[in-house]
Amino acid sequence: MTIEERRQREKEQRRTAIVDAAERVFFAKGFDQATVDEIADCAELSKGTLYLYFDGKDDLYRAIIFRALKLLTTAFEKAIARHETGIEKVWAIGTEYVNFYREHPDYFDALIHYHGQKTETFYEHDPLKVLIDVVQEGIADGTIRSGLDPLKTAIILWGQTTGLLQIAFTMCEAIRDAYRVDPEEIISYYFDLTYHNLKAG
Amino acid sequence: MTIEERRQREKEQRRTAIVDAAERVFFAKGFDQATVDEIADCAELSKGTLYLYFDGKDDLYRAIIFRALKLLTTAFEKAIARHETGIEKVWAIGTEYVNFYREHPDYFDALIHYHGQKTETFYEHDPLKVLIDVVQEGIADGTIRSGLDPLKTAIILWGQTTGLLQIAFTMCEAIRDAYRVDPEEIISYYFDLTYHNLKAG
DNA sequence: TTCATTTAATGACTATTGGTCATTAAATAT
DNA sequence: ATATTTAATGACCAATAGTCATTAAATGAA
Repeated sequence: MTIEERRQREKEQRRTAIVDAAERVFFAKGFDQATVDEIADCAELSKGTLYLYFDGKDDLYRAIIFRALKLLTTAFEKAIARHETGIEKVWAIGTEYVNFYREHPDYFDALIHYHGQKTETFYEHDPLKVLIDVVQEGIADGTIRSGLDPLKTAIILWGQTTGLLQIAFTMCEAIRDAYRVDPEEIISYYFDLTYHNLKAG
Repeated sequence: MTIEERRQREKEQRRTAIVDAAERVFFAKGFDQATVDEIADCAELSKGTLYLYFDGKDDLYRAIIFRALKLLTTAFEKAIARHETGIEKVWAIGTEYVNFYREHPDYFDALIHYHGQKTETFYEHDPLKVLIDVVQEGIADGTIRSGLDPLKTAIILWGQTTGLLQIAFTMCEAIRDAYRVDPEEIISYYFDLTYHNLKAG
């Protein structure tokens, strides 16, 4: 049984090494310009081997998305653990989302640019789930306006924040040039607006 | 001079016919699965001719994005013309955005999935410009909270609304399945929340 | 140790396709 | 009628995603 276990472990390591290589190539060149051959070279494996571990180029990218979601979800969980009230936790998630872009811009862009099949979802690590719990907590502890529907509110917060960060970060220079506004300022303005719209009292 | 004019006109028509064909193929198959050869067949032209009118596959897609932006901007302009106050016009733009998805889901998806070069912008038809003007108008006529920064507010509205519609529409079934909420309800809930956050008094 | 069997890895090969360009056809001017 | 300019063609090339028959390595049995 030890042999079988070791084999499984080695398979997992090889898989991880392939995703590492895919990340380097995809992040350096973008999805279209990256080639499977280059990823194979980078992993010091033949192309055929890559196809033993993954279904193809798309599947390699999906593995990166999975990593990104896991990292983001974990970051959210750590961030909320540092706070007491529901609304503080919601704020912490927002801050952490911005922070995630700063520390992992490639993962952020990958998430933004990824459009999987309509039916496809990554339930295992879902940042939205964390947010839903926290909004519910805030309504329960009275720090978020009662009367708000927690589920709808959380989904709205998630969608709108993602949308704003997307245009703020991907069109950063364009916004500065065209409208003479600092995207950073827009984001903190948004946080204030939203905070006051959520908080109780 | 008449001959030259006619030639120009015919060039324009051919260009339009090519974009029509590109639209049919891209919308039926998606960007990756669509082939330039098929678009050429669909336009009843040789592939070489397509490359006389466009720089390549990306450029064909960009032409569709241009159309989509033009259509959306025009729809916004028509929508605001039917209302008097600033806040009503903001609401009208929101409604029109949803309506745009219903009437032209393919254009909506194309806009959502399109990620051009960082520097690239389509100034000619910019829906955000319309929104900025209208927010300014609402602050001037007192129907939108004074004290709001019109430019930042408009950019925030644009980004967050786009983000919410994106997840609401592209993850429609997933949201319904996972959370048992109707995306339509979420959107109208969002509109109400945002309206009350904007309106004066 | 030796040989058979299972498992893992390879890279030459194929099919597809984005893009090019020398050639042909058509329109226009002389 | 002929020359010249403009438009269109499709055979061709290069790049590359994905396959598969072959080889190599690891494991187990004798």
